[in-house]
Amino acid sequence: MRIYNTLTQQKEEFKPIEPGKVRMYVCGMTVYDYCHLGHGRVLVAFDVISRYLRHRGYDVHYVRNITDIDDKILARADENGEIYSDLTGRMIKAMHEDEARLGVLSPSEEPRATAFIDEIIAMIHKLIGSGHAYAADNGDVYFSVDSFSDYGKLSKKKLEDLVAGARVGVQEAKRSPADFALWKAAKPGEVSWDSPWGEGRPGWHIECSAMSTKCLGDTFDIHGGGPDLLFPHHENEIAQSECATGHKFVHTWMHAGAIRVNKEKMSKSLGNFFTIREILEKYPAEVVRYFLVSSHYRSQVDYSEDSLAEAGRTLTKLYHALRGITPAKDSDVPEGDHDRRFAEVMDDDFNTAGAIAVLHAVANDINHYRREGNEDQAKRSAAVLVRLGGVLGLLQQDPEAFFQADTGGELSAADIEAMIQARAEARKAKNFAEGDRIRDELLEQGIVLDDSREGTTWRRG
RNA sequence: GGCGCGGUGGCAGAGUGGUUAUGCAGCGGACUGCAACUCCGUGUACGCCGGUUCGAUUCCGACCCGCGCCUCCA
Repeated sequence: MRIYNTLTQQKEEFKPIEPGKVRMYVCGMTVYDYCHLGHGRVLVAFDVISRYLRHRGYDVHYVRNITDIDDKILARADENGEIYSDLTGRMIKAMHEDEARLGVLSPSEEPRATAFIDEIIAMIHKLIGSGHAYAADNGDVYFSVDSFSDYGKLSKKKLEDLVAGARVGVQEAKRSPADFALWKAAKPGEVSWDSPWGEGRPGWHIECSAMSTKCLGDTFDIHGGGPDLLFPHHENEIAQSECATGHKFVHTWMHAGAIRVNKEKMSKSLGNFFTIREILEKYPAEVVRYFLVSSHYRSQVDYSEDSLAEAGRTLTKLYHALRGITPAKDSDVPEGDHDRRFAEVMDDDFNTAGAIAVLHAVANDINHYRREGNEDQAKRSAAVLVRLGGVLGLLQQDPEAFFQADTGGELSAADIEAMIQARAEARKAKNFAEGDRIRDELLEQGIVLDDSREGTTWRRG
């Protein structure tokens, strides 16, 4: 299996540190607002990655943290006039709802920064002791980037450039403009924790170093996150962790691609972001997931109404293949060519676009077999489709549930069934005009009818 | 300015030194009372210029264009 490593800028043969086991850490959310589609992309990308690693037989220990203390959280809580922990509690709950709807499985562990203050302080203490960090006069503690000769190895940045490019008005207390805070002194009235350097709270970067080291050890296999975390966050994590432990921090660095909206990066600073829950009001969750999975995790994707609509049509087609048949028992269907092809493309840096092409090939088989009246083979292929779809977190619903999911239309399922019944009677009496009228009426409500030998089924289009 | 990524058919999106991506949309046909679904068939492609090669969309170099990071951001 080959994985693209941001650190070496190439695909590398993946060799876990401990055979059969994968230790993976992904930077999660800072919980001061609802998750947006960019978060969704990271969530889904690493969900697929962990699912596939498990499918490949690895014992995956997947840690994804929650940053539940930071400047933005305090600012927002202040704005809302609430205690910061009430805000983070609400947002964590919302995040878990969004994840569940997108079919993202829970990570093995979900550490929160505020529960790791002791470990954070211990790590900072160690860094000061070894001369990699210093307590400044203002109560902050900074990491000294000059003390780490490898600084910049992930982002390929040169320290001189960073220092030269630093904004004017940098913190006076810093020895070098590129130094970053490990511990921030508390401002009056702010929530804080006691430390050897006075009351304060951890900086953002040190949290991840402390949590990942505590949960996964000094060195682990995969560290992932969003594209904009590469610098400075991940660069800083490397500096902190490698200086604190004396060991290599991470073998493989993985970064997801950015989501764009109208040719612009979707970001909080641009204010052009869509929250996951906003999008889920308009599209079924699995369609959103299909959209995200249908392009490679490292590529940039454009969010648009059209692309979601297309994803919906395509997923509908796949579910049509599964409609009305009971898949064979998974264990009765040994791995075949499609399984092998699927593994081949996924082994190549998780090529989900290629994997979806395999799904379509399997769906094609099912439709062929059904046309030939070969129910048995159709059921076996259906088992393969559900099996492979499951690795991508797709096609796990009952097809009727997918087709008939209530999207807030005016008609209930019972109303629709009644109209279909009326139409069937009209058609039986050769009153096609009336039958078509009913069909058109349903179509106006977004209900599409599919006739087959066995009768008429419907879906919300 | 520094560092990095990318330019594939109407659109989305994989991949490859010589041979089918796949999907959506379109077109023709089969099925259907008519449709939908499904099936069969079908067209349009690799930014530009050089180089390497028997042969390059695929490798190398220049160029043009787009994008990301360099500042809180997934």
